[in-house]
Amino acid sequence: MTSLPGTSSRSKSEQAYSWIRSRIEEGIFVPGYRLVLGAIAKELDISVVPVREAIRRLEAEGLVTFERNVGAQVAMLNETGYVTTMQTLSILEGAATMLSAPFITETAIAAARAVNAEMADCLEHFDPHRFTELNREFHSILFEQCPNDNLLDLVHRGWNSLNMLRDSTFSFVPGRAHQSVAEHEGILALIESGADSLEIELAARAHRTRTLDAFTEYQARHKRPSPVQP
Amino acid sequence: MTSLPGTSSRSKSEQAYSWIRSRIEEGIFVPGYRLVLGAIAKELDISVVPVREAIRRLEAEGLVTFERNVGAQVAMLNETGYVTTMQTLSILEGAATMLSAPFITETAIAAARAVNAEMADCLEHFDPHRFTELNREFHSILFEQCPNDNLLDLVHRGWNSLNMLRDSTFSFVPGRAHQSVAEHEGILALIESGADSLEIELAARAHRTRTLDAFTEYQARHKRPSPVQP
DNA sequence: GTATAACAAATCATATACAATCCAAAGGCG
DNA sequence: CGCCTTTGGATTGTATATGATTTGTTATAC
Repeated sequence: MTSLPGTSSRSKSEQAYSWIRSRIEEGIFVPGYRLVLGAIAKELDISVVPVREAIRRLEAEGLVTFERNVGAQVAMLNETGYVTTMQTLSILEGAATMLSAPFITETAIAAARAVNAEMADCLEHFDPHRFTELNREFHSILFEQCPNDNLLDLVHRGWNSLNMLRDSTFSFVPGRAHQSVAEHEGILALIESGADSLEIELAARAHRTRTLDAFTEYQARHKRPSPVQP
Repeated sequence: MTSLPGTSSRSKSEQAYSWIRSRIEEGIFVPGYRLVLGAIAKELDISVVPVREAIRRLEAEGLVTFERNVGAQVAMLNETGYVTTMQTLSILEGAATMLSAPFITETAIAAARAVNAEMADCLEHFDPHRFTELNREFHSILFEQCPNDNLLDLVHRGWNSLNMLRDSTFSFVPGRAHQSVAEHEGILALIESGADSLEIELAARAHRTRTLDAFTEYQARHKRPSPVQP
């Protein structure tokens, strides 16, 4: 045995992949940040080939963009990208919530309520970062039981894209966060009451759509370049 | 100039990517087919590195599966995979049709009708392959105007996955194809009449859902292992 | 006859080396 | 002074070579 068994269990390309990915998710590599193969390889003390492979995988997932002979950079969302992603997410999340609804237990609803309460707290103490985190957790609880893994995967992918815009609810539309918390309660109530599946779907969809509408409206009122990068 | 300008414009990894992909789409590489790096590299007269990269990209798109130190093979859909993909597609296509509807011109509708008529012909002459092709074309016409590129991309991705099961409508559920043609006409009529967007969405969704239901029912009636690979 | 262990072949994984390409800044020319 | 060309440096793209892992096979013991 030349190396520890635990060490060789993860391939180097896997290592590079998760290293880059976590840096992007933690906001250390901000959108537009240039990913230089050689530099990353040297940092991780591996060769460029697995790094390159990792980056191509991240590209396929939409987290980075890649240009031939030029290199890779962390993906940026422009305004239309933001709008389309949000729209797609509204559709996907609506469906995912609808499909999960029959399987959501009372315990899960209680947990979701607790999370939502903590979100309300975040509004008091103004903690946008934690708020976004909890928001994700809230919807995770709702989707957990979705029997369609394929759909869930697409939702997560969409979240990753939006992750580029950290704490978006707070930064873009003042006041929207309060509505959001209220709408969460509405969705929970619908599920609890065993509402029609279409009704649940449309409510969940509208929740996301309204954030988007609020953003668009806010954009229009303050006629200035988009806060998201062009 | 050492090489022709057109030759070097496409990278070798790109070349490998489209080569493998087209083989999969044409059904030459059937689901389960093992993709051996060295063999493909020798066939294309390039080294294994770009081939490897191409395969990882295809993996990220869901067309092939990959296992460390074992290799890659063309992705297979099991029964649950088929069901979830169809379900997801029903949602995505429903939304895409709904979003496109306001932008669909009379010319486009006429074109779609022509395609649908040819589909009916295919039923007479029993040409499943062409039927599937036309089906894709029909829906492409409907989606063409969808303002949400992100959503369209997901639809195409779903189609690619289902491509694993060629001519599925015909092979699985006898008689379903006839219904399908009729439903197409129904969707066109709805769009033409300027129906409510939700109505259009649900109709388009149901079109896909019914194929799935027909499949499930057919499965249940003929109690035998799934025709899709396990 | 079956099961286990050692071995051999095939294949994947990655390091290294070099070629191809792009970008930017410096220099020449109108 | 501004625009075009050139050139150097940096970075990506790919080939080759070698190490690591898996899989299949054969021989031997029970």
